[in-house]
Amino acid sequence: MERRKEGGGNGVRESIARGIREPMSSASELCRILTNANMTIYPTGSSEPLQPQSLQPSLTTVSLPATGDLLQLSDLSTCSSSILAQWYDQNPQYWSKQNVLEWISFYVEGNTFDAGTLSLSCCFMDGPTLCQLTRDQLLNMFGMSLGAQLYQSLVELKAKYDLNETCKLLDNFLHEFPDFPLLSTVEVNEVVKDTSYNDFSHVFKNFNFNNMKPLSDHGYESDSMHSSSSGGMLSFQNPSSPESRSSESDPEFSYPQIAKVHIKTERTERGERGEMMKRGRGRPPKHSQDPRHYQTSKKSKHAPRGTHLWEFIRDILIHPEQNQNQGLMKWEDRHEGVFKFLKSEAVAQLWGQKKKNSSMTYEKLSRAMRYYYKREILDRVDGRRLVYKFGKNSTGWKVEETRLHGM
DNA sequence: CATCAATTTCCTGCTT
DNA sequence: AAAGCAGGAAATTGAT
Repeated sequence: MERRKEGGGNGVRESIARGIREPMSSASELCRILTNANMTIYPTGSSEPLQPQSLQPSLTTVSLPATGDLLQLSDLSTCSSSILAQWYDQNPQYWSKQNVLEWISFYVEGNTFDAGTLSLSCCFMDGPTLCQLTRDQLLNMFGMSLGAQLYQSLVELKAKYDLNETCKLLDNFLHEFPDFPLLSTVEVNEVVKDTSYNDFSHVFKNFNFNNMKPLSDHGYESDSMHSSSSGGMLSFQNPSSPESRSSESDPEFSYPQIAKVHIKTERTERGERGEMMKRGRGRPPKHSQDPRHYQTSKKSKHAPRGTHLWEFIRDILIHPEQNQNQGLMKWEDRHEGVFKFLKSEAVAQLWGQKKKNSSMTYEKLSRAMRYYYKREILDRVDGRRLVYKFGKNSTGWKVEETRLHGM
C-alpha cells in the first residue's frame, strides 16, 4: 500500500475517454472520465446486489457520483487513511465492477501510464475477473507504473483475505478443541479426497477428530495404521523438544509427556529398512516404489493461490489473540520482524492441514523456510534456534501495515 | 503438453 | 544423543 504514495504525479497524463486513446490533461480529467463511465454503467449510482454490505459506506464516502458531483482525484488522495483502510478492507474476489472502477480510480492519481496500452474497457471488470489477472496482464493494461501499483495492491488485498482464512482456521481449531494439547495427537481416519475444499474451516472438517481416543500415555490411539519415518507414527516427544527445553521458552506452556500423531493415509508401505514409507509430495523415499501411490496421491483441487508458507506464518504472528491460546509462535522483535516458533511441530501440523498434507513436520517446514533466505523473504538469524526474521521481500507484518489494513 | 514456482521429501554433515 | 540448521538434489503439484 505504500506504493500508493509513489509516482509524484509529474508526468503527462493521458486519457482513456470512451476507449479512445488521447492525451489527457490531468488526473482529475481521468477521474471524471472514469466517473462518467461509472455513471453510465450504474446510472442511479446504486451498487450491484453482489456487493458486500460493508463496502457500501466507504464507497459512498470515497467517490461515487451519486450526487452528480465529480470527485477530483486529489480528493481521493487526501482521504483519511482510515477511510481508505476501510474501503480496501474487502476481499477483491467479491468486488463489483463498480468497486474495481473505484479502486483503479484511486490509483490513477500520481501515475504516469502509457495511454497506448490502456483503454476504458480495461476498467470494466468485476472482482473475480480482476483477481484472475496476472501481473503481466495488469502491466499491459495499465502500464508499468500504474499496473505495478494495482498489482501490488491486489496482492496485498488478497493476502489480507488470506489472513482472515488463517484466523478462521485457528479460530475453528480453538473452538473445536479448546484443550487440544499442542496438536499432539491427530488421528485421521479418512484421507481427504474431496478437493473442492479450499479453505481452512473445511480442512478441519476433513479430519476425524471425533474419533480421537485417549491413549494411556496422554496420546490417542487409532485402529488405523499409519506412516511416518519411525514406525507408523510421528512422535513428538515434547519434553525434549527445543521449545519446551529452551530457557527462553514460555514456561506457561505445559506439554503432554508423549504426543503422537496417527494419520491414516492410503499411501503407506513398508520400506526396505522396515520403516513405514509413503508417497506424497516431493521426492519419493528411496525405498518406496509402489506405483499405486502415485495415483492416489493427487490432490483434488488447486491450493488457493497466494497462500504461501511465509504468509501463513505471518498471519499466525499478527493475530496474537488467536495465537496466545496455543502459543504457537511469538514475536521476538516486532519492529525488526524477528519471530520464534514456540511449538514448531504444532505449527507444522497446522500448515500441513492447510495444505492437506498430514505428514508435514517442522523439519520439512523449516527447509521451505530456509529457501526463503535466498529470496530475501526471510533474513538469517544465526545461532538462535527456531528464530527467523522477515526480510525485505515479505510484506504485511509491519505494525503500520497491519494497522492500515485493519489486520 | 511443457515449464515454472513453490514447496515437499530425503539426505549428509555440522552445530548446539 | 537429540534437535536444529544448512543446503543439495529430486519429485510433486497447481498455475500459466
